[in-house]
Amino acid sequence: MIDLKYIQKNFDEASKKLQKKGVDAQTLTKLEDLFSKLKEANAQLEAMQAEQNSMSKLFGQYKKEGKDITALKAKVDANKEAMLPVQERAREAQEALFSVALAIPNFPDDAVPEGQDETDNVELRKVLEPKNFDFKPKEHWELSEINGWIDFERGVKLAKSRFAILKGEASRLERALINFFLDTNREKGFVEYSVPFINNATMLQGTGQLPKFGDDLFKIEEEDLYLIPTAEVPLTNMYHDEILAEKELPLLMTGYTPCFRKEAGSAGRDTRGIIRQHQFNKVEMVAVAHPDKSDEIFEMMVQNASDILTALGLPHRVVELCGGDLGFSAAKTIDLEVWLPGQNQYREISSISNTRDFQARRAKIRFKEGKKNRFVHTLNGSALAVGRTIVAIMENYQNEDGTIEIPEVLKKYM
RNA sequence: GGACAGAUGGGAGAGCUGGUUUAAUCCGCGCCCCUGCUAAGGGCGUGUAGCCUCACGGUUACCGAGGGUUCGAAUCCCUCUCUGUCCGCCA
Repeated sequence: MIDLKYIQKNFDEASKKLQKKGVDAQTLTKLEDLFSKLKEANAQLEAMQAEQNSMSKLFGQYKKEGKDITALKAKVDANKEAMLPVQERAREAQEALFSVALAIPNFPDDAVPEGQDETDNVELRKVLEPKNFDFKPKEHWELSEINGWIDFERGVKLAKSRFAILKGEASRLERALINFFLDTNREKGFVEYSVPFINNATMLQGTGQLPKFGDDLFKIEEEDLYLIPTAEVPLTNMYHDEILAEKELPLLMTGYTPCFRKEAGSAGRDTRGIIRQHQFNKVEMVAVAHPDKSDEIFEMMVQNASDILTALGLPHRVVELCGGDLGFSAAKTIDLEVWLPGQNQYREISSISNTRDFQARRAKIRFKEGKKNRFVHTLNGSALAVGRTIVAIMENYQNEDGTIEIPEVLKKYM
C-alpha cells in the first residue's frame, strides 16, 4: 500500500509519480479527501469516547459512594447516542479509503524510464551470443513431437486447455532444473523453503494480488483460499504482521512451487506450446531487506538469475521495465529475456522486482530500528521459471535431427 | 468427523462471582546506582497502531477474531478460527 501521509504532504509529487503508472490525479484527490475525512471523524469520535470513558469511571465511583446517578446516567446515555452517527461516519470513511487505497499501485522509482508498454522498455545488456544454426531451428512444440516430451492433448483431457504433461526425459529435465536452481540459490545465501501452495486472502492482499487481480487467481470454492500464482506470496507473507530484529535482516529465501494463473487477459496469446500455462513450476527468490540495503540486494538477485542462465549456456538480455509496464506492486523491475532460436526472439524467463515498502505496508512487515518500527523492503524474482527454461534448452540445444543435448551443468542432476 | 480442555503483553502466569487493573507478579531485556575483581543487591524503564503537541505529555483502540448485553467487558452471552489431549479415519 502506498503511504497515505506521504500523499497528503506531497500531493503534486505523488500525483506525478503515479502518472507513470497510469493513475489519474482525480483518484488521488479522492483518496486524499477520504483520508482527511477519516482523520476528522476519528478525532471527533475519540474525543467523545474519552468523555464516555471518564463519565463511566465516575459512574462507578458514584455507585460505590451511594450517590444519586440519575443525572449522570442521562448524560452518559445522551453522549452514547450522539456517538452513533460519528461512529458510522468513521467506519464508512475507513471502508471507502481502503477500497480506493488498496487498488492504487506502487510509486515507480524516479529512475524508472518513461513509457507506455513493453516496447518502451530499456535493454541494459546482452549476455552470451545466440548460436548460429546451419539449419532452421525448430520451435519447442515441434521438437516435443519428435522427442515425445510434452503431451498436450492428455494434459487438456485431465484439466482443460493450457495444461500439459511432461514425459520421460522432459520430466527428468524439469526435476534436474529445480534442483540446480535451488542449489545455486542456496550457494548465494538463500535459505530453502517448502511452503503451502494454497494461501488465504489476507496473504494475497499482502503481496498485492488482491483485491484488484482476483480474476487471475484460482480460488478454492467455498473457502477463503487461493492457489498461489507465485511463491512470492507465501515466502514474503511468512513474516506477515511481524516485527523483525534489525540484525535478522536481510532474510533471503528461495523455494520451488508450482504457480497457478488464470491468464485472464491473455486469451489467444502463446496458445501453442508451454510458454503460457495455467500451471507452471518456478523457483523463486524473495528478500526481506533493510531499506538501505535493498538496492544492493536487488542487483545481487538480478546477477544471480543471469548467472544461472549463463551457467546453462543460454543467451539472454537484461531489460529494465518502463513505468507503464511495471507490475502493480513494483517500484522497479528488471526482466531477463532468454533467446529462443525457434521463435527467433527474446522471451521473458525471469522478472526481478523491488517493491520497496509497498508490500511491507500491506503485509505489515516491520523491523525494530532502535525504538522505532520501520517497514522493511521486500524483493522478489524468479530464478528461474522452470517451464520456460525447458523451452529455452530445447530450442537452444537442438540438433538438426531434432534431438536435444543436455547442458553440461545439468548432467550430474540427471 | 466425534468428545473434552484451552487461547492474556518477548516468555511464564494471575485476573475470568463486570468498575483504584493505567493488565498483578515472576523471568528476560535496557539504562542507572551500589560494590576496589567475581557473586549478589537496589532503583527506574520496557507491547502495537492511530490522532493531538515543537517538545514534555495527552488521548483512543487492541487480553485469538467478529458481533451482542451494559453507563462501563480480559471478565457475561452468541458465532467463528486456531491450539492441545483422546477417539475415529488416513498418505
